[in-house]
Amino acid sequence: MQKEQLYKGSLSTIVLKLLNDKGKMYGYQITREVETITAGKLVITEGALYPTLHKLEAKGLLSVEIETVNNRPRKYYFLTENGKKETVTLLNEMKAFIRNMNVLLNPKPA
Amino acid sequence: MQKEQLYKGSLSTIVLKLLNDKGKMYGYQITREVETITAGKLVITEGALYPTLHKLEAKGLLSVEIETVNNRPRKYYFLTENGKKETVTLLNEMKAFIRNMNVLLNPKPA
DNA sequence: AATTAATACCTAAGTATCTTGGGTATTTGT
DNA sequence: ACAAATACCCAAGATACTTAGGTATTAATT
Repeated sequence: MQKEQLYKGSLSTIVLKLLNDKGKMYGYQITREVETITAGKLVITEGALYPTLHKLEAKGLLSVEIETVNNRPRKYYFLTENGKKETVTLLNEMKAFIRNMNVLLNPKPA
Repeated sequence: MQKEQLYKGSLSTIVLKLLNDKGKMYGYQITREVETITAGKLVITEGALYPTLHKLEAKGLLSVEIETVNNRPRKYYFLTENGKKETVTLLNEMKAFIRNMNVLLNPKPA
């Protein structure tokens, strides 16, 4: 996804949250959207994204709907009920991670 | 380090920042300190920590000083000059990561 | 006195997630 | 005509961890 190792483990959270907000998206669109939102600071590689989408689908968190636009197939992904629940869980874990990092990296002046 | 994949890539940053603040620490002490600071929410496993310390030493970011306390050897680690520089870099990367996550996960209501 | 927990170090095999570097095919812009 | 953008995909390798051990001393518990 990026040079930095930090982003490892955050891709699923990002994808699920985007789908949660947008309703449905296709892979290529997700890469564009993330790049736009973060002003190019975060670039999701397709080598990371597609396997992740397939994994989330296999886990029953996403469903697929194929549409053909301009003679090219698009695979739209959207959250299942379990996917919605998992999104909440992962967002809470991310918040907890950030809280813990703030505690560790900005210790209160005792 | 933890169940969650999120923490991958953050261990070096945590270790360097702790050493930056405390001056010198030994491995076991680091595991205790992190557990204390985070109120048990983050537990660093030794299987993760020791290889990381050795890696940081091999990269010239840490130096070692062995002391014997209660007949048991302690390996105190402390930052080299390069280690201090790298600490600044990694802390900035962590801040950038958190900023990007906030942008992605809390999009401003357009 | 014997056992367990705590202190203090370590490694190796396995797993997960990513990067890198490809591949296919159509459409749009130069 | 060619390059860039759109749109999907996979496989090999790298990295960072988890899990599950191992050694040895000291302190606490039964």
